[in-house]
Amino acid sequence: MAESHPQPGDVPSDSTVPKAVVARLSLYLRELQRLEAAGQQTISSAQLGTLLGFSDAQVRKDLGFFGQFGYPGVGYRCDELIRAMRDILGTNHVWPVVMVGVGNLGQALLGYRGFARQNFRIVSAFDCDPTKVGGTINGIPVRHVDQLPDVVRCEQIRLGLIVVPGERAQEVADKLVAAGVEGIVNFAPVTLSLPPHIQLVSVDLAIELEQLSFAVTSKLHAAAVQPGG
Amino acid sequence: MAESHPQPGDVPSDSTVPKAVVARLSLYLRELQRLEAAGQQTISSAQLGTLLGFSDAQVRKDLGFFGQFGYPGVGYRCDELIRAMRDILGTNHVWPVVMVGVGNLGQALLGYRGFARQNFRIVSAFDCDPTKVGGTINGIPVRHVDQLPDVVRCEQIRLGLIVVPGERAQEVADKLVAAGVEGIVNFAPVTLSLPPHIQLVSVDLAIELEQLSFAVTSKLHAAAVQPGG
DNA sequence: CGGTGTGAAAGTTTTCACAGCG
DNA sequence: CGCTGTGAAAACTTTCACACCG
Repeated sequence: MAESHPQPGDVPSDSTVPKAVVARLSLYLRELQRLEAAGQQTISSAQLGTLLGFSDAQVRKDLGFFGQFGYPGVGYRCDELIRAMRDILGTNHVWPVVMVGVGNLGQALLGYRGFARQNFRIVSAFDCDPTKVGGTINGIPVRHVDQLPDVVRCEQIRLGLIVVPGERAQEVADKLVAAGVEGIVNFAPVTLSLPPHIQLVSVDLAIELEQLSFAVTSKLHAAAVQPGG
Repeated sequence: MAESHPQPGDVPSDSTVPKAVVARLSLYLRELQRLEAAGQQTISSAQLGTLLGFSDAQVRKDLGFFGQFGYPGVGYRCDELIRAMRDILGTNHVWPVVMVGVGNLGQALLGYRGFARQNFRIVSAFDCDPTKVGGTINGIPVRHVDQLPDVVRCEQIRLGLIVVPGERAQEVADKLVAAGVEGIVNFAPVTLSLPPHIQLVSVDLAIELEQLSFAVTSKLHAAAVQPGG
């Protein structure tokens, strides 16, 4: 590429960026990837906003937290913006990830293509069940949980997925933290208690339905193209 | 029970309740259920808040949106509050749910116990694949998508889960809406465009990891007992 | 006392509106 | 022109602080 106006790589990371902004960043990236794949070269904040159900101002403000990426009168170049978003989110390089718990859900996640698409690779799964340990699922080895610390250290793993039943989630979380993991996605329906330097994202499948139940019950006719859940 | 101070059943549903409040309601309920199972009779806003990483004031304000549930000097009675939360969220009765897409993830969700625990029952799954149609997974019948409208109507289904690849998610969403579903949980990594009266919750597994990637990269040492992610 | 319920204050996020630029 | 980037205003959420209750 010849020109590159918007100087990326300065990712502030100092001034406190609201969580909601980062959540939308992922949605912008997802949409941009689709647009680029569809052959679109540039996009305006208004177009991108409309696609996702946000205002043009919000799109610009969100991007403004991280730098200047647009061209007045033109909009944003998809390829540049994608690259910038990935730099900001940290997904321009591959993240090796570990997964603990190889039940129904765990096995399904081992086969999920979406992770690789965003540059995440599950390098090893862990369980206690002797009938599972030693095997391979979708090319991913299943090891005994006792080997977790070794693998995390050797492979320099920073992110982990907890996919065990609720009763064992806290103990698994403690093991991940002890092994040196810095961020956890928890699929178990329990509140985890973690040291403050560990990042946590929780996904409770029943709670997602519960939120719908409320919305549908108290028929608050709202929403629309509404994204991001 | 003899006495019941907090008069439930008035669920305002008129005054606009912030989404964030409803999200926390589900966390309160989850925690209360655990506490009750552990034999705890009452709990204060401060205790409940501490368990979830919120302030006592926030817990009280959140509950205040829906009525008065507490006893000054005592706190809240777990059993009463659980019942009230369920009334508010609409999960004191069973919700029949349909699921479209019986791939890896879909099959895993058909086996997920957590749904039933919060009163959701997947009554039927749907797919196009003739090798899957006609079968049963975990006691749940797998039918052809063409039968979706009939089942939704006969069983009075109001909620649906989309668990198909991104390319087919929009068409499936349209079918669910046409069949009369009012709320959708979308697991496909695409933005759905829906009529404004349809409620949508989206879960993008790769995005959850992306959010962690950002948090860990820009080491914003924050979080704590942090819940709900 | 110990704890709720709730106005008022503080803080945060979104929207507005417009200068400036290619 | 069309569209970005951004201060200032508006809207919303959280925290504070305290009256009141058993």
